[in-house]
Amino acid sequence: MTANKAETADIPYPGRVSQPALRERRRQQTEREICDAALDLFERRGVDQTTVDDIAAAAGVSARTFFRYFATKEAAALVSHVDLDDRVEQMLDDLAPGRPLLAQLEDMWGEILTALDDGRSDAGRLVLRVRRLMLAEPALRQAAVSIDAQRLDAFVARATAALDLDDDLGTRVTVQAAGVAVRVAMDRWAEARDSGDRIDLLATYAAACRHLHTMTAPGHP
Amino acid sequence: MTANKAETADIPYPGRVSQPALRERRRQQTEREICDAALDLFERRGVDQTTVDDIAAAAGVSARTFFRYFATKEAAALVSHVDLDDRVEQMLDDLAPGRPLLAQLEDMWGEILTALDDGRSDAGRLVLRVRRLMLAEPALRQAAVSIDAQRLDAFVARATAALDLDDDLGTRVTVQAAGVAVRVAMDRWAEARDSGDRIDLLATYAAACRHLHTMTAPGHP
DNA sequence: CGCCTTGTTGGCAGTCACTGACACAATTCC
DNA sequence: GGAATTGTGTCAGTGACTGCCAACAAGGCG
Repeated sequence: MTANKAETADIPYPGRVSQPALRERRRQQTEREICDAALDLFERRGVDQTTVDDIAAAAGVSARTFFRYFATKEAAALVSHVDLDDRVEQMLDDLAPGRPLLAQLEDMWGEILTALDDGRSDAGRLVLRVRRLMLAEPALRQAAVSIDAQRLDAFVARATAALDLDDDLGTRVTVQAAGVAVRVAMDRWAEARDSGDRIDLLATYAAACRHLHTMTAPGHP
Repeated sequence: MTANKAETADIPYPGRVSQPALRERRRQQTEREICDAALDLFERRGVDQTTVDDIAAAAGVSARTFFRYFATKEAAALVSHVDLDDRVEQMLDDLAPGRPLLAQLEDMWGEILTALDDGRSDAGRLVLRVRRLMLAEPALRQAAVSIDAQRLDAFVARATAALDLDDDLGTRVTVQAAGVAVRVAMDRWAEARDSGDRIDLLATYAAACRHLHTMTAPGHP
């Protein structure tokens, strides 16, 4: 006991520390509550009929606190798509210079979309809600597109560095093109679900990738 | 003389009418003045250090009038890239179902970029100014990306209709991918010019298109 | 030339997103 | 337990954007 105490006091043991994580847990909980409230209100009243005060009140915080968690109203609904970042990091670590970049990107996205389990997992349900909202709400769509672009730009920079290239033009084109396939697939998916069709996300993504490949084929209409 | 007078009074002759266009000319002039003022102030002070009141004052109108011309501060600097629309319309009219869509899109964009004359024409200079600003101003970049996305979506809808397709997934992918090549090329172009390099816009665009084609080639690193 | 309709403008008031500064309370450190 | 750190609420302020109304200019018409 005393030994443990001394140990934890010395070095913050990962998984063993329970006290210093209290703040962190509270923070995550608050973030989640704000996000839930925002999503809920956006769905019911629409984005422009929802004020930040509304969201903050529904989440039980002040408006000032809201802005300590999210920079804009829209960002609250577009909270990062969960463990996406982990997979991206891993992909950058595993980058193989010999293999086509596009193939590696498609594998990565394929795995990320697989984790959504066609909207059956918690993460998948959340993403589906958000993508549906985006169809009807230009403000959300605009914010999402912008965040997306920033993310892809950052990814390009890191991938170019990892591959040790002196010209990133090809990387930019490839990463953005792969991103197009994902975006188009998710859009189509959300649209179909919105009108009752139960199309499969992964199959749609595969179709989008196929189009990306065949569009550059020599004799293609 | 009297005959002419009667004629113009009867039917508004296109090209012959000079009076009723007075309002229209004033409107375009005001729009241009606002746009110039915005661009100038953005370049000198930065976007967030420029208020709508500043722009309006510099253009000689009230803030209220500013918003009758542009929905947002950023939109004033992103005024439509001139005769782009004409070329797009023409391309939609000439759409050949038998020829690869990507090739037709690349032709269209190639012509539009050619008209910019590598930044030597008036339109080219304007575009270069705006793209340079976008590099340093996230707010402008965000607005531009968003407008771009809307335009491409509209284009997809019209192209799909023109081609009489029942599935627009391929059209979406192809149009967006072609858009990626253009955006990447213009970004690179503006960046290079910003740091003193005089790279050629059209050559950069051609390189981007090449990457778009080779990235899907079988044995490509 | 007057008259009427219509489009354009400016001023004003109001809402709302977002920010900085400060005081206060909850955690964490020691 | 006390001190340093960190999260939160309140308040005041800026600035984007909108609706409303009155003034005014432009074009059509007798």
